[in-house]
Amino acid sequence: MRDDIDGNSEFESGTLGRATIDDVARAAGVSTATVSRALRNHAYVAEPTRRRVLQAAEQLSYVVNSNAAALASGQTRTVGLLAPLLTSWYTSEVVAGVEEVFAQARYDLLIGTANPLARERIFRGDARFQQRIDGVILVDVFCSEEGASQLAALDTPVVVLGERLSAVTSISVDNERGARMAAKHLIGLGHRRIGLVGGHAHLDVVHNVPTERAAGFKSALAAAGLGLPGQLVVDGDFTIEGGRQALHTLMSRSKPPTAVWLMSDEMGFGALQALRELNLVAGRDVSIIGFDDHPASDAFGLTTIRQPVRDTGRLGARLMLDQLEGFGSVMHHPIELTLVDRLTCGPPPA
Amino acid sequence: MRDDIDGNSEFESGTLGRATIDDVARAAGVSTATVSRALRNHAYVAEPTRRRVLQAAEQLSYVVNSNAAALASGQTRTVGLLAPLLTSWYTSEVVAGVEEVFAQARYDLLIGTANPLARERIFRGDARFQQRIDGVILVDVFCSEEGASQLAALDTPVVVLGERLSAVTSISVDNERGARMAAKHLIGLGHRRIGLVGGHAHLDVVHNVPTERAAGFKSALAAAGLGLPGQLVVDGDFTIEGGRQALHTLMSRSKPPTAVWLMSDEMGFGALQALRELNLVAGRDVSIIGFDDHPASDAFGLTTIRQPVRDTGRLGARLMLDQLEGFGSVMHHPIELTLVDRLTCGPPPA
DNA sequence: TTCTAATCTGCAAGCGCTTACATAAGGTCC
DNA sequence: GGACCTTATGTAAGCGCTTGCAGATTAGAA
Repeated sequence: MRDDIDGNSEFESGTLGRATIDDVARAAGVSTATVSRALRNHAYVAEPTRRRVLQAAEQLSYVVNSNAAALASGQTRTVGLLAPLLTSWYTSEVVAGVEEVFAQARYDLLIGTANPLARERIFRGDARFQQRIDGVILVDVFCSEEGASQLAALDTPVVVLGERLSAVTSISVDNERGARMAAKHLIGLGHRRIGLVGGHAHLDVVHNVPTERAAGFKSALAAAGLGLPGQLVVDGDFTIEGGRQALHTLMSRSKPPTAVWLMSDEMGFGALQALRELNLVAGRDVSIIGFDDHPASDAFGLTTIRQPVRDTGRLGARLMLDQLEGFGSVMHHPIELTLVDRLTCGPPPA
Repeated sequence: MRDDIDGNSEFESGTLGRATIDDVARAAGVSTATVSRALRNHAYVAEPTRRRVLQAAEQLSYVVNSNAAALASGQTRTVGLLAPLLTSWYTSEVVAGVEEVFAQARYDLLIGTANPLARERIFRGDARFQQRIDGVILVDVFCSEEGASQLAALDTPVVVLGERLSAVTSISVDNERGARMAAKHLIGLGHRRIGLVGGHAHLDVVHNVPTERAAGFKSALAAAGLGLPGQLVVDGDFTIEGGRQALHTLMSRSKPPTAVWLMSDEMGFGALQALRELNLVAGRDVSIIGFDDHPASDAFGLTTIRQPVRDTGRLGARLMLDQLEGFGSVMHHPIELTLVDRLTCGPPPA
């Protein structure tokens, strides 16, 4: 019927001649209204009629024109996803999870970079954006409660990943808890001088992450009677290179740490690199622990706190779907963290 | 004028009351046609009129409803991007490059996973997809010339990344050349028993990549009078774990290689892991070279063949824009490869 | 039988924009 | 002064769909 090879299709296999709802209506001998209803499983369409319509649509390879549908109904079946850094491992993993769920639900994903400008516009209810999407998922876009209530006022379904918010649906890891897990692991191994490599939010997003993690870390150290001297905390910028430099800095202190927690595995990779450069071995001379469980961490034996990113994406998508379908209440959903012990942590050198 | 805080906006800061083209027309004292033209920089709009329109639009925070525009004009200002694996480092890097260019040109990106089914549908000119986008970028979706001519027949602009095609615009690396670079590097270092870790295309995409690379590698070895015994080639599946296992296999051969090229850095990471497990040191006992220049490769000293992925994405986006704007001819664009020598290659052990 | 409610279906009015086509108002040129 | 071109604007017909409303049919209840 529409074999591209012999081109013997109903209408030219080209582009125009696409069947419209009118064609289907004519073929099925009903009105366009009925076709529309039948195709969208509206109630009040008699079963035989529905079948006839479906068959006609099938026959003509009819596909609804989503622009027309969106214009008429105000619904786009598309949700936007905004992230500051499309290219990070974390983001793409989230996107994959979201995509997976949406593909099944026949929703499309419109992706955008959340530079500060775009972010500002979303928060203000940018019309261009709003009219193209039915909802928006914010990944690692720093909102804060203030931003969240602006978002909530938009009446567009929103899901925020990476922050605990009360005004909109949000999903996040318990950063303080993760930090405590890391600290306790090192303390349990006998370390007393422990360094911390964080990062302030260079992207003007995820402000909360480093702050929360640092707080949790400090509190766990304090609980064990340990301090965190300023000497032992360095900014690693959440990049590999930043982690490397941070470790060089730490190791050049008069009293260097015997263990270091880096707030991301990527910084952890840099740390391992630095150790190698210093002819030190991780897990023996200095213990290193990261955060994330990056795909490459296993290969390099990096001990870390794992967060299930793909699952987070999936959950985010489902929560969005729930909102889109009317049920789904605003709440925060925590994501579980687990410690993955590998090769880079050991007792402090004697 | 539209301060969300005091809510003293022209129309309710809510949702509906969005200004339409009629509002702008009324405010500017012209017809909607003129507004439309003025806003899209159509010729034949007098300068004072244009200014008046622009100002009215600004004042009302008017933003065109893209669904209506798309319906009326048949153009969506959205391009689709399909990739089999959204989550790979490579893909997200490409996406970032594409997004960067499109954002500037005010095009949107609709992202989809290219599972075999979706792929099939695209190739057949799936209407649902077509009507939502003005063009499509295929990343690592295996087309072959046959698929490419189907695509070309669609009359939708297409750019294919990762394959050299003649029927549509394509961008790719010269895989054979890259393979030869890797081989020559190892040969130059004095290696005579060189292993190869490839991967067959588990994703039913990028079939061409492993094939071309293997061919180039073999030819370079042959040119140096070396063979590539079946013993020394193993499938690594393009994953970290696959690389790890592949290296274990190779090293357990009766005459193990003194150097190995892995067709991706991720497999290279697995190889480094395996070597560590065997208490061998990369670059001294066994030389390892990868392909890609993964962001983490530098940290682990992995010698590799670099391909500029971000640039590839940017170029792809520009070529798409060219086609969308009417100029731009079908051709293949090669991407340059460079060898990045780090720590994992050295002369064979004495 | 008659009335009411529950189902089904069609009519037609948009949704907000783009764009032929028509009209109008100068210029230019002979 | 008229013919003709160029520039500027308006008119109005859609684009392909959704949906409120109304009419028609049928089933049940009274």
